Amino acid sequence: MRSKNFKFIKPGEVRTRFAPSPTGFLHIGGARTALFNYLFAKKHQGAFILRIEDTDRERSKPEFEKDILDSLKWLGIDWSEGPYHASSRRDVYAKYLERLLAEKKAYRCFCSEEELEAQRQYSLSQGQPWRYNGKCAKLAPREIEKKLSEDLPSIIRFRTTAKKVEFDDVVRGRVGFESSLIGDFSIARDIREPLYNLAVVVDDFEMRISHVIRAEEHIANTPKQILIQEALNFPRPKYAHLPLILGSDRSKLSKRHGAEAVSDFRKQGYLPEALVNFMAFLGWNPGGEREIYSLPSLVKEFGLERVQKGGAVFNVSRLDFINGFYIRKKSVDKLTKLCLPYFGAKNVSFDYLKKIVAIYQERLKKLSELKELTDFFFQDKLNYDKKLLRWKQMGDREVEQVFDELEKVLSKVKAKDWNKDSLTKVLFKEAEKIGDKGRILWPLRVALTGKEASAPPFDVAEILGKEKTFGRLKDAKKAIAAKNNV
RNA sequence: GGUCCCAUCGUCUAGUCCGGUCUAGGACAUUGGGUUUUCAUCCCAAAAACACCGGUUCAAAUCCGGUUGGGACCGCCA
Repeated sequence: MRSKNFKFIKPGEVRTRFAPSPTGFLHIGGARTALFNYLFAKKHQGAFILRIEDTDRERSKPEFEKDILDSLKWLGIDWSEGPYHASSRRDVYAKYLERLLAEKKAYRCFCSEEELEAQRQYSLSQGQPWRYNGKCAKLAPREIEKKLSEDLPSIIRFRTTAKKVEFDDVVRGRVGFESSLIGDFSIARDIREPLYNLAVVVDDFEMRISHVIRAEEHIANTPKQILIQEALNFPRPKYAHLPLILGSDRSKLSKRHGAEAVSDFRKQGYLPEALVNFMAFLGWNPGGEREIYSLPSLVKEFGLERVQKGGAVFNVSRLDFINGFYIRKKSVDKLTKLCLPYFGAKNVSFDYLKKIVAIYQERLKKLSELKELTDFFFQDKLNYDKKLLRWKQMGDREVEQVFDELEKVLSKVKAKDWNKDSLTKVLFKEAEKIGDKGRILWPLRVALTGKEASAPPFDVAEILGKEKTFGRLKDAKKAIAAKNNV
């Protein structure tokens, strides 16, 4: 175990934040970042702040913000402050921007985008790292005034001084960057149009963020943010860069790897507790062999010192396993409520659905599978595949006989005894007489469900009821007796 | 290409800080077997990894150096 120790953090000192930009749905990576921030804050009785980084007027969309908020709530990741909006804090950023400009720590840059793009391409072709060439850094105040009065478009750049920027990353240890390689980077489009790096630094300072916990993709932004902090005389928060969540090809998980929006997982019928449990173990683990953790128990165990350095591949089959586990743990009543949107059928009583859920509970990996698994309960006529009705090497005549036997045996079961226990008893007695149980059980199940895999036919027959069960037996017999169709 | 980061079973990982108890543990997935037909559950079992090369040491998955491999970033996005 690595020896970073947080037990000296006093309650109330920890303030973390999740600062998504509403330019897309909340994806798994973002949710995991939010989770770790939440966990860390709760663990240390601190505050977890939600801040919407909507400085980009064009790309930020209210529907994305709604998706982020809804998804977070659904997962149970509650924030103690916010959501704050960067867009409503333009005055604040302007104040600091003015200060930077006045102190000459930032300057107006009038270079056109085309000009910059050409430089970028050139640097790239030369194998050089792109950085601004500093053309406007030396502009005299008078020239700036003139260009400004002419309404020439400009942006604001940070004046980088050459030095080594180092910081201690909580998960990675000491990380260093040479600031001369960064160059004079942009911090605002205009005085009231801050860019990400400036807004983050100002907000983290004003919101007294103690720990910046974010994905590794931001590690290269950190020296820029530290430079701004130092220019503004802000204290430096602790940084923790989380390993990336990877797709199966080991590149950063993205849309092309399939579903990655939390809301998609929700639609597919994953349970929030399963997703949380699963995400927590992407890049972190509590050390023991226990793998099932609720949100509160995660809070108890969580620590940044056990965060992994390497990226973690997102493994759906593991998620499925965990989801199946949580599905099995649910009470039938609660599970049925959750399943309601997934049944195709309408006008069916809750109790009826509940019976179905009860026999399919242990077979479910995600709620969305329910519809296809149980559609035969809601259909009048089933389409039988003749091949499916035959058990092993049975011939059609034999199958027909089985249906006759079945009808004979089942007709003896009284309506009041039509339940899975007595059906099991009667059918097993009959099956044991024959020896090969599949000989009657298999055609029975196929007749009732039309499927090669299902819950036990006794359970199905009970739910279907005596009348429907006999109807299906007759239909199946007709199907097997039919001449054409293999 | 530059900068930065990373490296234990197919995957998530334990073990690495403080070298010996590691013939490397668990879980998912896979395969085989069992539990009243199928599927699933549950149980049992199997197969499966310290990237490589050097160094330090009595001893290295663990420390050091290098190599290789992988990834992230390189915007007037965040």
